[in-house]
Amino acid sequence: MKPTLQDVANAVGVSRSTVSNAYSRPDQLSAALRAKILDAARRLGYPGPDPTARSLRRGFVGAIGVLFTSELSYAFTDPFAVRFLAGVSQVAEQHSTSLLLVPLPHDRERARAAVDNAAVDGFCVYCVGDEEHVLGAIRDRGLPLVTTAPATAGPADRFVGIDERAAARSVAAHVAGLGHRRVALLGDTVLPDAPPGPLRLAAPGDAPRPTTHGRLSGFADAFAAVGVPWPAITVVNAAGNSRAAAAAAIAPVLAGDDPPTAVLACSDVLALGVLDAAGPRSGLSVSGFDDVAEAADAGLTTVRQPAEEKGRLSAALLLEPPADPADGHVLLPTDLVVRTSTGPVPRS
Amino acid sequence: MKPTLQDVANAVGVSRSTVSNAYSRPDQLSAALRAKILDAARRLGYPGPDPTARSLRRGFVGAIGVLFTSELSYAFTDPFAVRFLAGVSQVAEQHSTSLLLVPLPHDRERARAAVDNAAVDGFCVYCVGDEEHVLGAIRDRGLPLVTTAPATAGPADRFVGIDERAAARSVAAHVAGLGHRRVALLGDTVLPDAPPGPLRLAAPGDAPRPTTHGRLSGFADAFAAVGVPWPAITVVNAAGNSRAAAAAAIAPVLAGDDPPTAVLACSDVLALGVLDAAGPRSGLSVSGFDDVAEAADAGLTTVRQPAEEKGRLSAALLLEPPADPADGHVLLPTDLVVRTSTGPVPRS
DNA sequence: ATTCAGTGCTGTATCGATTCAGAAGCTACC
DNA sequence: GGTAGCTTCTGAATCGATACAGCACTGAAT
Repeated sequence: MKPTLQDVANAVGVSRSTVSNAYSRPDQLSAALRAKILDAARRLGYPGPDPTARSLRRGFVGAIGVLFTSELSYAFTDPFAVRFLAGVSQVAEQHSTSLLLVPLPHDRERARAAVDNAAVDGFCVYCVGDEEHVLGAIRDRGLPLVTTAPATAGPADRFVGIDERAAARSVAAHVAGLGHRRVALLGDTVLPDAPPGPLRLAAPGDAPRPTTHGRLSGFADAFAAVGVPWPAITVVNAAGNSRAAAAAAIAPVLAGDDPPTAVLACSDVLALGVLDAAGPRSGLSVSGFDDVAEAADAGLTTVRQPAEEKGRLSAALLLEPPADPADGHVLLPTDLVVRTSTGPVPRS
Repeated sequence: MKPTLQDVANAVGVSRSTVSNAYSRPDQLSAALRAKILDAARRLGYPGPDPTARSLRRGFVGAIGVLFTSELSYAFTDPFAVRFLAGVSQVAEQHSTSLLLVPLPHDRERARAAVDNAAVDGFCVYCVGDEEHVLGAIRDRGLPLVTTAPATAGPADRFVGIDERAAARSVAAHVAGLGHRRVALLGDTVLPDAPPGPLRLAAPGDAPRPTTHGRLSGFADAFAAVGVPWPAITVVNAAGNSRAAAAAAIAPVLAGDDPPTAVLACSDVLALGVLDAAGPRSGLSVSGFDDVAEAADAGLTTVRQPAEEKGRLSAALLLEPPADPADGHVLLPTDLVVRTSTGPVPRS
């Protein structure tokens, strides 16, 4: 087998501790002896202190876990998630801390096992869908935790996010202000296992995903304010957060009789899919959410939330815990970005 | 302190082994006893077997390291890298294996330390620039290794990539076939620390980065074949793989007298930057490399290489080592994709 | 000559689990 | 009744390092 620290110690004729010091605390021994030890180590083919053993003894790992409550590839597929990760990685890099991306099986038991097996000093959870059991598993391990979904943040958890409802209200108010009254709201997996297309949702709050919940509620608020009651609004479900899924979901609605004059989507990606389906110059007003890079190119009206900043803060909250726990909950600002994809109701 | 497995064992009055079995090998004890143990564990607040200790004892970790030989945020900034990661994550997910993204300090000594400290079962190295010392550190640890840069792959290493030179030759031949003779080649960090803008490069092979090296060589091949010698070609250096850096680097060249009629970039991102700088309908022919999503929208002529497949194969080579070591080196196919960004030389 | 501080190194305890050979108890069958 | 064969559980050894108290020695100050 591979030589261990002990073998090197034997070869040189010193104690294990000294060899350990040669690697980790060079100031604790003479330069000459250190050179001799490193030399012997090289000769023996000693690969250096084992990181696992070192972590065990030291009591910390030097890595934080990043969890996406969905397929791991979501993290690299969704443009907003990618920028979030970019932010996380910047701060991690400053702290010489690694990022452990843990794939989360759908099966609850296996998901818990995945959390339990992750060798990390804390978790950063990017909330996509239903994550309560994941958060529970993390809390059970007693590890520090930062989430991006407000409703789910426990008292000891740190949190960074936006006021989803108010942000959604701001775009919706803009659209309502343009005169739209026949509107559709488009979300990803509004209800679990719901088929793509229009959906019956008794109240916006019935959507289990916290972000969807918040955004639909905000949309509803703004339309209620101009006299459009919830039941008069069409809710459309997309089977996934992708342009294709959005286009497929919205197509029947646009083709139906009495189609909406505006579609408010819960994400830019979905909104872009609506534009794909509607075609340019259709007169349909479309709004998105997040303000990803593609939104600007497409002239999409949307709500900007600071993606990288969200990631940076998440990591910072984990790696530089605030002295005052009250500072552990951060609400980021959002901005309504009006572009060309929304306009007045066509006369026709 | 937190209770350990031993504490649970004491509480229930069984041996440590039995508690361990309750967690990891449920078939080794009666259901009744197992329930009793898990119950006691819950009561005591035992967080479950410590992943670090478990890894130490078991001898493996259940994670693979992913290294970018540049800032970690590059991984999330460059669209090609993102898709590569998406591929890696898909296969990792199938194997219930986590991904450890390790930030690599520029300082060589600290970079080695970062590699040495990573608790992983193997490494996947996405080669951006100079990585020889990083690969050396990994080999010294005796861990399996997959790289994406051919020149640097040691005999025992696995490798997945493309024939950079032949791929580059194919776009360049296309551009040459359109009649272009006054051309510029644009690369990111062609020489370390070189300023942005035109550059003196004695031979394509003098570029230290292996991919740049390969691509410039391929470009040179194709132009040599139509009688344009290397010294007649302008090589331009961009300070970073971004649109902005590319635009800044190419601007003086386009503004100079005797500007090129075509620019061949070493990546799509750079090519898009050239288009930004040149403006639409400039008559300038521009080609890219990789075929990222944005390339299609911009009508960019480019060489497609299968990004996700590259990632998937990298991970697969690590997680399902081929029986025959000869299968450890994979060369992926590339395709010339001709779009509207290249055309005949304008008369003027 | 004696104390003191400082350097350089050693030994032992410890981190928290897994592994595996084997003991104990229990059923079953000839 | 004895032995074989299970299932269930135990104990000791082990994984590979780090932390810390303490010992021996050196050189300077008292």
